[in-house]
Amino acid sequence: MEITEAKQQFVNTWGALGTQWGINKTMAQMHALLLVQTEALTQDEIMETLQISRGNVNMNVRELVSWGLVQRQTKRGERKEYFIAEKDMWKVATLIISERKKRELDPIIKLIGQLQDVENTGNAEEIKAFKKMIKDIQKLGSQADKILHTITKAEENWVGSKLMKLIK
Amino acid sequence: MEITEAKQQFVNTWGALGTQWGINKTMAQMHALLLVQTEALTQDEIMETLQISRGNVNMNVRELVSWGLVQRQTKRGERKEYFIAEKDMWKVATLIISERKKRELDPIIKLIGQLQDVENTGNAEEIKAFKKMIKDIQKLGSQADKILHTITKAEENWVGSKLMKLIK
DNA sequence: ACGGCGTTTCAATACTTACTGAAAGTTTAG
DNA sequence: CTAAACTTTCAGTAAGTATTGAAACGCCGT
Repeated sequence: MEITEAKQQFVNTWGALGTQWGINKTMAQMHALLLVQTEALTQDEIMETLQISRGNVNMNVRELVSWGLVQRQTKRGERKEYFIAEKDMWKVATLIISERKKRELDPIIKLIGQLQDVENTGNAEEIKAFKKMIKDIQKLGSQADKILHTITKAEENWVGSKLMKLIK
Repeated sequence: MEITEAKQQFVNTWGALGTQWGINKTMAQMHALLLVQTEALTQDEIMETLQISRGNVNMNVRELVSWGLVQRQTKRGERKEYFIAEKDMWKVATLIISERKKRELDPIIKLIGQLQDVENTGNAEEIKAFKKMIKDIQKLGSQADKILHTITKAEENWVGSKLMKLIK
């Protein structure tokens, strides 16, 4: 396969996959594009390449920056802003994991916290079952929380050695 | 808080959260409802409780069954089908993890596989960078794959003891 | 303090996804 | 075989999300 073709396929497929995992197509495509690009790109170059509007680029670039996946750059003497993606894939992975933890796990933990204390009035069996469920979810949630926290704070090497040794 | 109120809040919030992590509101609400319900429910009871149409219940119940989160039950002498949720939260968690792995990680691994062999024609630096990126993603992907596979196949206790000990 | 260059915002619109409800299908009992 | 009881399908519609494009904004050099 030719490099240009490979890059194009990467951008397109990454975009399509994006929708599978809850982020919008454009954001995923832009991320992919910036990943395969050695040099930083301007808004206009992104618009041009992906054939999307200025507003769309602006919105999604801000989102990518807020995830920490992309950085703004200004070249001295130029007023234009350039965008460049974090290329260290381990960092990319941990950024994505912690962002998703924030969106997906933390709210569950919060909810469960609120449902802790249920009065003991009513069907005893029913209450017992409910409390057990809440407790089980809480236990899982806090385990998941610890695991994800550890992974995102860890050195890549820790996962490669210690964790993978346990897994294997 | 009163039990009925707690259950209601659980169903509503779980539904709202569902949309955050890419599954539709109704499916999440139905799952929550069946989780807090000790007894199995019929389509009609679900329709009634969540105020949704028969078609909607049918569609989403099938999805829940396909995830393995809900089972169909028939009571002898009755023609109606009853639905009951898997109550073991560890199983619930592993089912969700493996379903999401299938939807989110496996396609990435597949894509990367396809982009392995890029010809060496063109800018050498560019090709080198691209190949490195692919290789890095592949490494992460296969690590994640192993970790998730191990967790979903593990006993709950293994996570609680061995894994958590490593995590500290 | 004006003009040019670049960025941001946001209402209108297009696109995508979820839901309804009625019709068709299936199963069982008599 | 027919009817009743129940489930499934699916075209039409509603609801929700993403995108556009034009106007407003901000910054800098002169």
